[in-house]
Amino acid sequence: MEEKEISQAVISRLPRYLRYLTELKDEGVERISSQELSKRMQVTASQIRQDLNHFGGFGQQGYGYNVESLVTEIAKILGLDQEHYIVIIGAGNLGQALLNYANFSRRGFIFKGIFDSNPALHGMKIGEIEVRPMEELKSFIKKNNIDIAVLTIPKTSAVEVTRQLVDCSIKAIWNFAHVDLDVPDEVQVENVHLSDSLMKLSYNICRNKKAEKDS
Amino acid sequence: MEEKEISQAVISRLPRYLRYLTELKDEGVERISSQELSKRMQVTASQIRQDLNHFGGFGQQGYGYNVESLVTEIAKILGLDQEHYIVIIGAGNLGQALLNYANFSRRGFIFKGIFDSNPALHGMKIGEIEVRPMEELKSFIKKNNIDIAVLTIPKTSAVEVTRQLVDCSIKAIWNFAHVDLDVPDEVQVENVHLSDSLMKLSYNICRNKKAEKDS
DNA sequence: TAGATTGTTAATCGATTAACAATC
DNA sequence: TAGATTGTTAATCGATTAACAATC
Repeated sequence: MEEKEISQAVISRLPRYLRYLTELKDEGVERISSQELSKRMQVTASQIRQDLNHFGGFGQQGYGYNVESLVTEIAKILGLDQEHYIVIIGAGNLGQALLNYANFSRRGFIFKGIFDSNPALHGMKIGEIEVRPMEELKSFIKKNNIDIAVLTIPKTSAVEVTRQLVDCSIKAIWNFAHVDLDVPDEVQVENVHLSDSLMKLSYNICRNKKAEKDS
Repeated sequence: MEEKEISQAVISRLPRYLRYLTELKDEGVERISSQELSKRMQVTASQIRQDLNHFGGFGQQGYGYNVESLVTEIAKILGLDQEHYIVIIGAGNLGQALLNYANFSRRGFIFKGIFDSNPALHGMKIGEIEVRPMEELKSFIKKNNIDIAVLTIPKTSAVEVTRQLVDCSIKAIWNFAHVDLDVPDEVQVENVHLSDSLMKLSYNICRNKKAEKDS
């Protein structure tokens, strides 16, 4: 259908559209114009129409957009109509937190396994799932059709584990380790660098302090 | 010093510069040119020079940049030369994970307290810190000079808690709840919307699948 | 039909890259 | 001094916004 590559800037906004539209749907709202949505979301109506039109004409002149069908369409674009099988590597606090977060599974993200190099944790149950040794990682991924690997391990081991993941042709890595991973083009990486995020916050606090002083 | 507002695009790149430069420093590298750094980081040398020059001329013609002093400068720009006092609201898995993550404190981010509405958790110790009831939040923030509040609670309570935080003039909110918070301009918000991030990954997996089929 | 609102093209704005004179 | 590399200006590229004709 759509052929020209769509920019990541557009993609990054889709989950937010989906969130607001899902809320509207839950409120029982049937249709919405780009202008009304724009007011709610604090973006321009132009941007909403432009963004959505990358994927096809979901609206109707003089009417607006049907909320329910737009929710369905955006979910489909994001691939949320399919199930994704996931493993977590690193059964520390963060790994456990993600595993226990129920909301992901509502969107088709299914945690199938969790791995750790620490033998003391092996066999321990987190929710329904037990912690496995790293040695089983590769065979587990192949056997269970895993798409996504979550890295919640220190950066030192992240690089080596990534090599293994690439070896068994994982499709995507959700990386919480504080390194940039080097992977082939066909492997998708999404970084969540928490300390980077915190540093941005710190910058903005300081900038604000300075601005106050100056005025 | 610098007067014109610096774009968030630039700020977002600073932590990454800091990371690479710190690595270089640890490797004992004394100086680096924008070109060498550009090769390591996979960004253009032009961008590096442009970015750094927003904050002053840290380099020297014919020489490059001194690694150690650049590390210091960027850290200062990001406000990492100061301590930030933090409270976490929500003592679930994610809250605990963040509290236990030692690397933040190395950068001057000090966790002072953790709060939860669930009485069963009150008094429980996580690391050195015990879980407190929500009723103590406001007075605690004032007494302990807290700058940053971390929200690791469901979105339903996030909105009400944010109101309280604004009331006691918190400086910044690090928001892990899946809502957009409505705060006055002087309060900084940094969102970490994990499910948005996961959806982006999902989109890119699907896009890749499609591209393979087409070729 | 008249009014509303989209889809889409054109204009603007901002961010990135290239180029090069300044200078260590 | 000659070579290297910055700081900075100018050119390019891409993303956002505005405008409006198409159309429900």
